[in-house]
Amino acid sequence: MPELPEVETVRIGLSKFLPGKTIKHVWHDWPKSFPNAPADVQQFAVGAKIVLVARRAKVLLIELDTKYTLLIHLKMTGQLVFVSNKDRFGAGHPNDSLINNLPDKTTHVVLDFGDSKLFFNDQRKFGWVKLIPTLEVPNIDFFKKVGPEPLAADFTHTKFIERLRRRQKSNIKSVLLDQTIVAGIGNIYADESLFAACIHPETRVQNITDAQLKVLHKELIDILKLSIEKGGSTDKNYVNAEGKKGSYMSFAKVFRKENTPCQRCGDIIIKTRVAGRGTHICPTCQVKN
DNA sequence: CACTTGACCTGTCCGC
DNA sequence: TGCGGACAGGTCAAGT
Repeated sequence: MPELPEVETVRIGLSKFLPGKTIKHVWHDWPKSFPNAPADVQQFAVGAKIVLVARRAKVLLIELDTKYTLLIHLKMTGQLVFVSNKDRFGAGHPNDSLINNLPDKTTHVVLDFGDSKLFFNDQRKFGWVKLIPTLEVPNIDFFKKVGPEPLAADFTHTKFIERLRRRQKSNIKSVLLDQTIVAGIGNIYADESLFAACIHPETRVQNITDAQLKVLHKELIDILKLSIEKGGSTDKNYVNAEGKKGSYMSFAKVFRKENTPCQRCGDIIIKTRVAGRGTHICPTCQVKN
C-alpha cells in the first residue's frame, strides 16, 4: 500500500501542481480524517498559499505561507488526487476516469483552489490530514522517533547495519517494518528486498552476517528507486496525484506471487505469516539460519 | 525489552 | 441469495 515509493510518487506529482495555489475553501466530512479542523483551518489554511510539497518517511508535507504545514498520511487506502477544472468532463461522461467522478463516497477532505481541487480519498479512513505550525513539525512524536531516509545520500550500508543491529534478537522482517529503524519500508518492499537478498524474513538479525546485510541494503535501495521510476505499486487502491496507477507490481518477484514459480529457482512461492503480516517467500532461495 | 494483540475502518472473498 | 468471518496492512497503545 502507500509506502515510500508511492508517497514519493504522489509528492512528485503534487509538486508540479500545488506550489503557488491559494486555498479558497476546505471541505471535510469525517473528524478523524482532519482532527484539528475546523478551528485552525479557517485561520491558517483558508487564504493560505502553498509554498512547497515535501515528504518525510510515509508522510507528505504541504507547507503554507501562514507558517503552518499540512501533514498527510495515506495509511493503507489513502489517495491524494489533484484535478484541474478544465480536465474534467463531469460525472457520467464516457471517459469514466477517476478524476471525472470525484468527489466520491471515499472523499473525506477537499482543498478547493478555485481553478482546481485536491481530493483526499480514503476508503478505510485510517489516513489523516493535520495542520501543524511549521516550526513544530520536527517535534511531533513520529518525526522525533522515525529513522533515516533510505534514499538519502548518507544512508550507507554501515549506517544501515548499525541501525538493524539495535534489534539483534528480532526477526529481520519486523525490523525492516519498524519505522524508527529505517523510514518508509512497508510490507511490499520488505518482502521484495528480503527475497532479492536471499534472506528468510524470520531470521533473527543476530544470525545474519554483515555481508548479507550489505546485500540487503543495496537491494532495498535499488528496489525503492526502481519502484519510484515505475510510479509505485498499485495493488488495489493506490493512485498517484493524477489518479493513475503505478506499475511496479508487474516487477514484483514475490509479493502476491504465491503459487507461482520463483523466477530464480523455479520452486513455488508460498504465502505465510510473519510479524502478523502476510509474507511471501521462496522456500528454496530464502532459508532461515 | 521483545513480541503479540487489538483498535481504527471498509470492501472483498470464501464457505455454508 | 445472504450472512458471518477472515483478510487486506500503517501505526499506536496496551498487554504478556
